[in-house]
Amino acid sequence: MSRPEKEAGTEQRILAAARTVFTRKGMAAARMQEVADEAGINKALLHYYFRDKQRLFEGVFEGSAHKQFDCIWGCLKESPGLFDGIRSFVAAYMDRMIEDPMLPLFIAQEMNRDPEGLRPFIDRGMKSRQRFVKLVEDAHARGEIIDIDPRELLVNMMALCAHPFIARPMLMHIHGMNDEAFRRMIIKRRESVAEFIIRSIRA
Amino acid sequence: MSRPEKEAGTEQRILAAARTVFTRKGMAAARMQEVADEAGINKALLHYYFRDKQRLFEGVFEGSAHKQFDCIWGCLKESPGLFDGIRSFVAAYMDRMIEDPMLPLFIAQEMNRDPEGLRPFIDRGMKSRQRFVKLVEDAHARGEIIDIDPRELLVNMMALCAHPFIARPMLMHIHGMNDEAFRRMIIKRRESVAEFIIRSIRA
DNA sequence: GTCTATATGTAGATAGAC
DNA sequence: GTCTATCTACATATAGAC
Repeated sequence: MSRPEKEAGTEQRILAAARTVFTRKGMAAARMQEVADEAGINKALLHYYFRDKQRLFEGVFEGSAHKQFDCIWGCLKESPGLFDGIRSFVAAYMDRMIEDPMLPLFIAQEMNRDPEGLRPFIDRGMKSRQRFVKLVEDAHARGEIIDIDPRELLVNMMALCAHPFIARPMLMHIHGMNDEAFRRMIIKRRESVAEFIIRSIRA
Repeated sequence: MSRPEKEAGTEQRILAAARTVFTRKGMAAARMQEVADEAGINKALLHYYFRDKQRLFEGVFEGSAHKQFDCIWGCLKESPGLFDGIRSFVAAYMDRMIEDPMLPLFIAQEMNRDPEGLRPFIDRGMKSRQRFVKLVEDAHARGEIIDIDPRELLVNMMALCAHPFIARPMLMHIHGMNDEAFRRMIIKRRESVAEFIIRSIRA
């Protein structure tokens, strides 16, 4: 409040615009001019707030990584049982990604481009991972599920949730879907994927 | 044979080099200079063989798309039963991608960048898709599997196969794997994924 | 804090010698 | 067919006025 300038407002508008453009085109293909246009300001102002393209990108990526991983780890740790944990995981992931369909591909793409540099951004939530492992081990000890490597299960869960978004253009073409049909498929998967997983691990 | 020039040889070397570079960095971030270096020739020669970057890229993408989709559709159509079809699909996909780990992400990435323009390149194999649908319907009619949308099953299969490659840097970091550990994970999945799928659809 | 104008670097593409 | 040298375009980044 000691700063009556528009600083915060503009910075957030820039970040939002950059998030839109970077997420859609990827860091390499994104243009600073396009970000400026999207934010309704001048190109030079981007450099005033974020010194260069790299820093602007990192501002965007940090938020994107949080958005994806908080959602992933969040509901895993809050669940009493494994099956409900899986159900809420899938539902939460779908709900989150349906409003941001490019997010999974964006993160995969940029992580691939610069694994070293971006690793720090996905370091949070590692404790939740441990809790998931315990959830699986307990379920197995109680005889509820077959013997399966928790990491393998987690990969399968992420795969089944994320892949339709990552391969969206391909799937839409292969199966002849339009945007609305794609949306319906996701809505349906919101229920079916969890049951698909549970069927294959139930003892 | 009527052409004793090195034409064909050079063109193939360029294509191979371009495939390496484009697949690793993506069309947007790839540099013609890097392709030239990789091929051990001059930049200008790229333009002699492939007029511009776009055409060179298309030459690469066509081959990559074939490599991925021939493998996908190929073993689906040759299988007598659904379960064996699934097993050979997973095995073939893993075998193919372990020697070309960037392929799935590359294709997803570029399809996302230019869906309209690249659609033609993934048009083959659509008849095999129909055969897969029939395979599923027959298995259901014989009471071998539960009632499941063939398209949904296909998406799940592709997801479970492709995603580890697409999210490789992320997975390696989350689970603390090095290249060798990643490779072992894939080898393991070559068997486990098929059983994972079959367990969840078996009646 | 925001703009216009400009500098700087680099990538794609061409011209022309060999 | 392959090279060196060069042109052109454009994207990032800076300088400086307001």
